[in-house]
Amino acid sequence: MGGASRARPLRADARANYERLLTQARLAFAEHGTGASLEEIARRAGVGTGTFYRHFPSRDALLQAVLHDRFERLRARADALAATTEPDVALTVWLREFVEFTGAYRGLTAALLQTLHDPSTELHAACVAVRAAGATLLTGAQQVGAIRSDLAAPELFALVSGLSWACEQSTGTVDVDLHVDRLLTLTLDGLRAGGTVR
Amino acid sequence: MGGASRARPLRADARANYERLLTQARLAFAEHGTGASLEEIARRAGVGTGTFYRHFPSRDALLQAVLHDRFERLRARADALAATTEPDVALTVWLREFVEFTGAYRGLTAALLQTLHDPSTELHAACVAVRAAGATLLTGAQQVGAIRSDLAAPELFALVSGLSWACEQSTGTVDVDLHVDRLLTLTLDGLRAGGTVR
DNA sequence: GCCTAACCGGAGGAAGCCTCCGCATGTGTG
DNA sequence: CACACATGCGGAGGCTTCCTCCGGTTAGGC
Repeated sequence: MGGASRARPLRADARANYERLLTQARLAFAEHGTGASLEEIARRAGVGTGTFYRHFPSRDALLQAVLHDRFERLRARADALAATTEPDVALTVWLREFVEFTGAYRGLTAALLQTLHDPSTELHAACVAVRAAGATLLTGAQQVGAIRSDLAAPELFALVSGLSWACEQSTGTVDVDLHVDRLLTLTLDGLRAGGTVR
Repeated sequence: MGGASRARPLRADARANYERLLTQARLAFAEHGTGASLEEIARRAGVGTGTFYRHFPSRDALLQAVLHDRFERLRARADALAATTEPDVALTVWLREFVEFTGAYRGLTAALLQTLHDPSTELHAACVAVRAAGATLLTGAQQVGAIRSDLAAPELFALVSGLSWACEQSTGTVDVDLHVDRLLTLTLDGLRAGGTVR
C-alpha cells in the first residue's frame, strides 16, 4: 500500500526508470496540469511507452504515486490538529491546507473528485482516507457548536472542492484573480453559528 | 449577434444541415456532456466533418448556438426580477435559475468558466452579459443590506459556479448525491447579514 | 560465465481534432 | 428553361493522445 510496496524488490534498472518517471511526471504536472501527456512524460524520462504503462497502468496510478507522501502528511495533519487545537480552529486550518493541497497541480481537484466514483484504484482509497480525516474534524467543530450542526461532511467537501476548483479555473485571467483563502473564509464564515441566520 | 445573423441568407441545403447539426449536438451534449465527440455529431447529422467545421469553427461556437436562447432568457430574467421583486429574493431566485442553467449539460459549468479567458468568442460575450446581469442583482441586494457588502460579484460567481460544478461531478455516484439547491442555500445563508458572524 | 525471470521499447490500432481542396449543386439571371 | 458560378459538401489525411502486445534484451543469482 505504499507506492512500490514490497512484493519483489524490483530490478535495478526498473527502479531507476520508475524514479525517473516520477520526477518527470511531477515536472509535467506542474507545467501542464494533471492532464499532461503521458507519452511525453515517458519520452522525457527516456523510456518507451510500454515501460511507462507497466509502471503506471493508469493516470490515476501515476497521480497516486506522485502524491502519496502529501496525501499521508495531510491525513496525519488532521490527527495532529485534532489532538492539539480547538476544534473550530483545527477545522479551519486543516481546510486551508486541504485547498492548498488540491491546488498543487491544475486539474487536481477535478481528478480527486472523479476518483471517488471508482473504488478500484489506490487513489480512491487515499482520497477517501483524507476525507474521513476531515469529516472527523468537522464533527469535532460541530460538537463544540462552532459549525452549524446540519452540515454533512460531503456537503462541506463539495463546497470546498468547488471553490478550490473555481479558483484554479480563473488563475491567469485578466479578471480579478480570485484568492482561494478569501473564498474559503467567506464560506466558512457562513457555516459558523447555528443554522440559518435569523 | 444572433446565431446565423444575416450577412447572406444561407443556401437552403446549408440551412437544413445547420439545423440538423444543432439538433444532434443537443442530443450528444445531453448524453455525453459538452465534451461529446464532434465527429460523431457530424456523423449522426449525416454530414461530413468539413461541413460541420464550416458551420461551427470551434466547440465554443457550437455551444453558443445551442445555448443562445437560454442565455438570452436568463439575462432577461434578471431584468424582470429586478423590476418586480425585492432585491434579496430576486438574487436568490435568479441564482437558482443560474445553477439550473449551468447544470443543463455535464461539463457546461467548466466550459463557461473557461470561456471567460478568451474574449474572442461569442460564447464569451454571452457569458459576460449574463454575469453582468447577475452582478446588478447582487448590488441591489447589497444596497438593501441583505448580502454582506464586501462581497464582489466575481467572488459570488466563483462560489456558485464551484458548487454547481461540484454537484455535477458527484451525480451518478453511490455517494450521498448532493443537491445543488441545498449547497446554494448553505452558501447564500452564509453570505447574508453583515460581514463576519462574530 | 550462463540461464532465465524480469524488464524494455516501439510498432500499431483506435479515437479525436481540424484543414484543405476537388467536386457537386442550389439559385439568380438571361 | 438552361446556364454559370458562387456557395456549400465531404472525406482523405496529418497530427496528437491513449493504450496493448509481444519479440528482443539484460540484470543478477548460481
